Amino acid sequence: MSPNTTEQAIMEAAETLFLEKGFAGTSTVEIAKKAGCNQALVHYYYRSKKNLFSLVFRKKAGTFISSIMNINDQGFKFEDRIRKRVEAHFEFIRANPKLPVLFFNEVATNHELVREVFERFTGFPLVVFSKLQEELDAEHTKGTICKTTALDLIFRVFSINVMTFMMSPLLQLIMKVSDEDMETMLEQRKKENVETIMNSLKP
Amino acid sequence: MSPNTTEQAIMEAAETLFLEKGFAGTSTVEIAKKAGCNQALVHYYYRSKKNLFSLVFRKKAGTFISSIMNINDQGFKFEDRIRKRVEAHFEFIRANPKLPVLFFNEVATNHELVREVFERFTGFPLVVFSKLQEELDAEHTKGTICKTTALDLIFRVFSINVMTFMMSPLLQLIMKVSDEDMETMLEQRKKENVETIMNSLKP
DNA sequence: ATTATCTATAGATCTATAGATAATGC
DNA sequence: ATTATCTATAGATCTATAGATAATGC
Repeated sequence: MSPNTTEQAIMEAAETLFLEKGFAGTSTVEIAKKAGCNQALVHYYYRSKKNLFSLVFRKKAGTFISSIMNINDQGFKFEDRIRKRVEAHFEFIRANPKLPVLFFNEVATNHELVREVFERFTGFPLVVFSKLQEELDAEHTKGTICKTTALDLIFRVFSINVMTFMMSPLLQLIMKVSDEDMETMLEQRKKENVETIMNSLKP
Repeated sequence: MSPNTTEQAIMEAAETLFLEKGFAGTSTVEIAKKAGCNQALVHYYYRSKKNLFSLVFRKKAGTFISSIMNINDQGFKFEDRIRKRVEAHFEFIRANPKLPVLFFNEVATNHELVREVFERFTGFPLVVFSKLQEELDAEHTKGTICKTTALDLIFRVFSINVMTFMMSPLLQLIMKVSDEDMETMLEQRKKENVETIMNSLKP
């Protein structure tokens, strides 16, 4: 966990701070302070604040993609494969709860960066995509699920899981839920989300 | 549309800019420029940038609440009342497509402001809330819908509509959809969202 | 020699206020 | 008189770079 080099320390500090306060809300002075080094080093290693941010964003995008790619669902039947994937997605967001807001911020304001990231990663998701579509078509032919496109299903899973975490600070605020109680609520919400998705696939 | 006073012009400029670039990304210099006045006037009328932002946020929260409160669904049967409300919510976000991201940003970072706004408006939503719960209970007793809590239903409607608009810039980017085509897609998505909600209520 | 780190600083903001001047209301 | 508007500026950032010094690799 603790970084070996100053370069890494800066990257980690940047990740934390950008996720917490966004691009405009974070200064290189702050990043350096958190990394325990001089502010000039931030530019020495990463040239500019913008470049550093873009690296952080790409890195997070990469983690996201691989968390979805590396799900071991070999040998499971269709229903369980879907369950496993929804759960993996849920767990990824649980581990990176502030990522969705940053992501949508960038989608709304920084088209260039988002386009670039998507072009860079486009090869991988397309495989996931068409593989999923094949599975859905096969199951639909068997009559076990309704007709669905992969895009729609992914959209639904993404929506429900992401929304769970974007709303949870608000729920905590309104209902004054403690952090521990929130954990058990999330655990339950995870099951509910899986069930909602499975229900939406019924013939 | 065009503001009568400088005070209003500043408020409107602030709304646009805060929604576009967030609190940290917007400067009072920019706001003044857009409002066509001197930067000192921003502070003359609104004291501080933070205070102005908080007024903008509250104003938007108010518009949101009243867009939900002022739905004329008297004399319609249950199913149509729900449809009307989901559509009204959809249309509100269509008119304020950048609000959700700002909202979640604040939820994630500015707990104080969000708490304050919620305490201020808490009376209204509670009425909406318990009225909806009564309707749901009555329909469930009649056997026309499944058992649901008002919170869950509101959560679902909010999620699906908000997500539609937060994702649409991304869809546009990936699929290279033109602005006109996006309009027709949204029109269709609106119907789909309504149907998804209605389906989720089936017994 | 090369790489990492620091100090110092230029130059560009940005927020907020003080104080002068112009416009308006009585 | 009061209110609205402007100019000017203090004081605090902030990004990025130049140039000095320390640490490391050969």
